[in-house]
Amino acid sequence: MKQSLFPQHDHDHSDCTANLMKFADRYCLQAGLRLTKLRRMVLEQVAASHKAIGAYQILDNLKADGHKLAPISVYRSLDFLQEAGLIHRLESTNSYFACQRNFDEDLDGNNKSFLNRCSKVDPLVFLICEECGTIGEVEESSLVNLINSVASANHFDVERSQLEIKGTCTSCQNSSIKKSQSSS
Amino acid sequence: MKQSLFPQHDHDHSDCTANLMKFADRYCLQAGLRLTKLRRMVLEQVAASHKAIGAYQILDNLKADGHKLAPISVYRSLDFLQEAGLIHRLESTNSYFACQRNFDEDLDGNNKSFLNRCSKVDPLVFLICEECGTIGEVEESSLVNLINSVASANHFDVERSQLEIKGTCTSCQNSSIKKSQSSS
DNA sequence: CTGTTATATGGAATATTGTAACAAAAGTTG
DNA sequence: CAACTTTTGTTACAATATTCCATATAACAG
Repeated sequence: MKQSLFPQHDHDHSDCTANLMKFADRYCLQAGLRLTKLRRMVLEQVAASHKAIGAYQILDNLKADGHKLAPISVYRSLDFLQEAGLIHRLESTNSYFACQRNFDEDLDGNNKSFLNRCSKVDPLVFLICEECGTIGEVEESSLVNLINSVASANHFDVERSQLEIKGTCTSCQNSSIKKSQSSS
Repeated sequence: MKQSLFPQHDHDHSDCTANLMKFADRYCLQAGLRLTKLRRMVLEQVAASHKAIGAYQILDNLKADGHKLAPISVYRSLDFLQEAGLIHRLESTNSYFACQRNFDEDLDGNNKSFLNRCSKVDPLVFLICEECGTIGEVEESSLVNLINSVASANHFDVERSQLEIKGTCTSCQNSSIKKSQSSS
C-alpha cells in the first residue's frame, strides 16, 4: 500500500506543477500521445493547484490570457487528459484535478508499469476537503480485493471504480478549531 | 457483511415499489418527516425501477400525468428524499435511484437502527451496469475500516463517502455473449 | 513534395442540469 | 383565530455540457 500525503496548504507548489508538466511531456512522448499546445495549456490550468477546477473556470482563465476559446475545446482537452490518466474528474462537483501520483521512478526506470499508469482496473480513491477544496489522491491496493469480492458475489464485471471520500483536511481542522476558539 | 443481490432483469418489480412506498410511509411517520404528496410522487418515480432517473425525466413524467411542476420543486423533493436516506444520487450521471436496502426487520422490530439507516458514516457502494443502467446497492462493512485507515493516515476527518463501481451486470453479460455469437 | 487520410481545433447554437429570489399556500402551535 | 414555520409555486436565470459543421494541422504513402 503506497500512500500519498494529503497536500499541505503551505507546501511549495511550484515544484508540483513543474514536475507534473515535465512528466506529462515525457509520458505523452513515450506513449505516442499528442500533448498539443491547447491540451498542455489546459493541463497547466488543472495542475496549478491541488484544488479541483471546473471546465468554465479553465475557460475563463485561458480567455483572460488572451486565448480565444470555446467550451467544447476545453472539454475535448479534458477528455484527452483524463483518458491519458493525467487528470481525474471529481464526479460530485463536475471538476478536475491533476493526478497526484508520483511516477518519477517509472519514468527513470522506464519499467513496464510506465505505460499502464492509472489503469482502468485500479480503483481511484480521493480525499476531498470540503473546507478548502484540496484533493488528495490515495493508492489503496486493498480496495481492489474488496471490489473484486463484491463484484464476484454479484457476478458483476467491473470496468472501473471511484471512491470519493469527503471531509476536512488537517489544516482546515486546525483553522476551524482556531476559529471556534476565537469566536467563543 | 450483508449484501443485496443485484436486481435481475426479470424480477417482479411491483413488489419492490410497493414495499418501498410502504416503508417510506412508515419510516417518515415514525421519524417525524413529512412525506408530502409531491415528495411521495417524486419517490414513486424514482422507485419505479432499479435504474437511475434524472431530475428532468421525473419532471417530464409528472407533467405527463397532468401535474404542473417546475424543476426546482423536483430538486427540492429529491433533496428531502436523499436527506431522509430514501434515495441516493449517482454523482457520475446526475441521477437518482431508490435506496435498495431492505429494512423490513427494522420496521417490524422497531429497533434502534431504524432511525439511523443509511447513516452518513456508512460508506455507500453502488454497482452500476453501464449496459442497462440498473443500480445495485451493496453493504460492505469492511469498507469502513479501509476508509478509516486511509483517513487517519492522512489526518483526514471523514464526513461521508461513496464508491461507484461501473461495469456490466450478469444479465447484460449474457446478452452480450448472445449478441457476439449471433453476429460472428 | 503532393495528395490523401486521420486527427485536432474553431465557431455558433443549443441541450441539459441546477439555483436564486420572492410570493403564495399549507401545516403547526399557542 | 393569529403568529409562525415549512412547503410549494412562479419566474427568471446560472452553470455545465454537447451537436454539428467547417477549418486547420499532423501523419503518411507514393
